[in-house]
Amino acid sequence: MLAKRFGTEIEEKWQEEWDRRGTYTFNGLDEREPYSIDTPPPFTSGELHMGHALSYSYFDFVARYKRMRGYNVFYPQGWDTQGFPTETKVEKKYGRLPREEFRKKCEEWSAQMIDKMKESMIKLGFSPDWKHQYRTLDKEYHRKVQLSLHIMYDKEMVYRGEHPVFWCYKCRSALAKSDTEDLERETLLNHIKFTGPEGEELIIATTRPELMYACVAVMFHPEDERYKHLEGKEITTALGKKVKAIADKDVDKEYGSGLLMVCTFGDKQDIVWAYRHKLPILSILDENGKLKGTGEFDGLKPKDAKEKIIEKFKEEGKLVKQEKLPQVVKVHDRCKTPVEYALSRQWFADITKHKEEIKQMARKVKWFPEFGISYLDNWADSVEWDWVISRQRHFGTPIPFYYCEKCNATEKADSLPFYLESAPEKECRCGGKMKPEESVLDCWVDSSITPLIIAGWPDRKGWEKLYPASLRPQGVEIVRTWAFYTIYRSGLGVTGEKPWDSILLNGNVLAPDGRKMSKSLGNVISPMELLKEYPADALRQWAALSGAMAKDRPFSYEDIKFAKSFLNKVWNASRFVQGNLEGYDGSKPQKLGTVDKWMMESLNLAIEECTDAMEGFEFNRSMRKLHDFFWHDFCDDYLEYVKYRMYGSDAESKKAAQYVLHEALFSFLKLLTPISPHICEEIYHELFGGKEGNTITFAPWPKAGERFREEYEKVEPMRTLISKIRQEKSSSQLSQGAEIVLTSPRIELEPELLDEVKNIARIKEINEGEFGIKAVEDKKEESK
RNA sequence: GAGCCCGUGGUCUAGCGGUUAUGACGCCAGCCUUACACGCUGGAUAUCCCCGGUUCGAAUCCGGGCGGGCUCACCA
Repeated sequence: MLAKRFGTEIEEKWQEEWDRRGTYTFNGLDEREPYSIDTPPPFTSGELHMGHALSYSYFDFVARYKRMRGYNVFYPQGWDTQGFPTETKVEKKYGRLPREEFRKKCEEWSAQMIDKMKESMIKLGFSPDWKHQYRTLDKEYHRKVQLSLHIMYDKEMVYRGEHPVFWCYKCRSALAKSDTEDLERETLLNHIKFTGPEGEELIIATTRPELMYACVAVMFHPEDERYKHLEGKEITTALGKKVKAIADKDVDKEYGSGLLMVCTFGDKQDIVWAYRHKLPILSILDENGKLKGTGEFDGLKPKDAKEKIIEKFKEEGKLVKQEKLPQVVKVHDRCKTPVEYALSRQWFADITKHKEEIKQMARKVKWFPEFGISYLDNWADSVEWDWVISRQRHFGTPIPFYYCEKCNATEKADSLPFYLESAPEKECRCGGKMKPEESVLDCWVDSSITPLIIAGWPDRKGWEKLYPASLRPQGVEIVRTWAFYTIYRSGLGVTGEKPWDSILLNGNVLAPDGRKMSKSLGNVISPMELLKEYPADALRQWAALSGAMAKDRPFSYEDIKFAKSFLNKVWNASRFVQGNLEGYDGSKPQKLGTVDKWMMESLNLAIEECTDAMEGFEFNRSMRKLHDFFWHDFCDDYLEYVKYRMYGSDAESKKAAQYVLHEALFSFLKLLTPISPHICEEIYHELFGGKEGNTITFAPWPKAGERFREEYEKVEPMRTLISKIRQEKSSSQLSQGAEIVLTSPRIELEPELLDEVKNIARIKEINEGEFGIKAVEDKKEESK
């Protein structure tokens, strides 16, 4: 017998059972069509947040659905381990350590975090293949990342070069834009006197006067009447240096004086201009971020130099005025130090050259929702520089190259995996010594080959059969990084073929107030906290309901409460069915009543709708249909309609009802299984002959059966009439079980259905007349 | 500023050319009907953001506003 209530103990029982049996282990290719899922490896922070709960539920729905559709589902779990956040945590705990020891601690820490997260994921009922896990810190993973870079190097896609990059002087590392965040602050806009070709006074506006030593040009808008005549002429800066005046449409006439100086580099726009107009690049910051080559201000930090140089200009009468200006500066998200642009020798990947090819390859992938591709297009269109793939950090994949300090030649490492500690010495053709690269790779370099990793590239036999992966599910906010870089590396760089057939985008979870969840706002909800009050199956239903594709949705307690009560409904209805299936042998009855056929047709419609929804990853649509079908048609109506037959003496009629109860509930459970597997598994084993070792999670997905369209429509007026009688009982303050005499105008129903009405609504007799009901008196007396 | 998404009862949501405009939560009334009071039966609540247009007919299509969200660029 089903227990009185459904809850966590039952869920845990099945989680352990699935694990014990290895239910979801991929046992290699077989006669079934494979379906592989390129699941996001979460960053190993140790905590599972609501975003994870939502997106991993999404992936799990797909995996479970596809299994039931008969695919050989390959659903491995990866872990993204390397990067700044881990280093920061470990550094905080152990302080600065020698390179190798530090890496070891990082590895230990990651392993602990993985254990924590895995435990949480199991509690949510996720069904990845725990036998096929990968971690980006593994030697094997390193080897493949490095190999993929060698391949790209041979195609001249990866190179060492000198380019402006984001630079954190505190951490002494190049940074990607994604490692930065914005800080609002107030600064001063300084108006400073320069000298024109005729010795006339020209005013430029700048927030970074200390960079004037790196000034390489003065610019104005081509249609600015004030300055038009300066084009190509020489201007003398306040420091006495001569630079050219250049017209450029990106200059804002209205801003400051309409005249500006270009320094290498004060901001991003300077870089654009420097490259556009092929200006010389002067570097006036040394490796510690202090000024050099200025003479008087050498060794000062920019901030101090700024004060000094302003003082100097003031004294010389070259400072015209200062205005307060609100400004947004980029700071390194880990240490909050303002980021500078610096010309630096780094490793790059040539994404600028391949923008169009990336966009083209993205078109070969099916996007869910379709508009998702626009995120990638927009990003590709805005890419201006190559991707800096090197980081001056420790916990990352080593860059498998050598370079010559003398002539800057580069060469691949001879054997992989390559580690600095064990790198053999090499000599350069120029006679110089080759240095093994000390930097490590950006984490996106690691994660942009996951489709290759899971396929088993390059050594596992038959890896080509698992590439492209069937599906890449991921968050919409990392289209510009993860999806973009994966197409570029796995697709263009290594295989020349798209990395996946389809991509499914999910949005983010907001706090119930509609704002982002953040620790500082104190509005964070944790899935593990929710699990104390709600079953995992309810949390998963919440995910299905929230998952309007690629759309952010606030977390909703209403949804999860509703999900919980729905589970309760499913449970109790199943208990009722279980009680009434006693003595039923499972065989098909001689004939079905019209009401039975109505139920079967309603089931057909639910199967069709859910199948269609699941095929398009519209889990909320499927879930909604399951609510409608089960709660209203099956429980509220069919169960009630059938009760008198269950308690009655007509054995044939009872058997027909039993058959329909059995079929409808079983099919419904299968439709619900991908979303809420635990409850379905338990009921399956209790009611539907689930034997030891069986699982509903591999049951074939239901198909619509014999159609009863005509009966379905015939029953509608009957349902309306019953609803009217129920209403009448309600407003007469009668219990629904009360026996009545019905007065009604002529009722247009077939005798069979009219009989049903009489039995269902407990009507003793029907008189013709104005619509009304009367309780059968003595019944009331009896109950008193 | 640019691109994308969105604006439907108090709240959230479905619908995307003709519906008495879906459902959930909440609210109100009645009902302990042998699965479920975490329930059942009903009820009230909507100028479908605004203004134009297309159409016999628009929440639904088009144009323009206004408002919100996300991503990007934010300026010397």
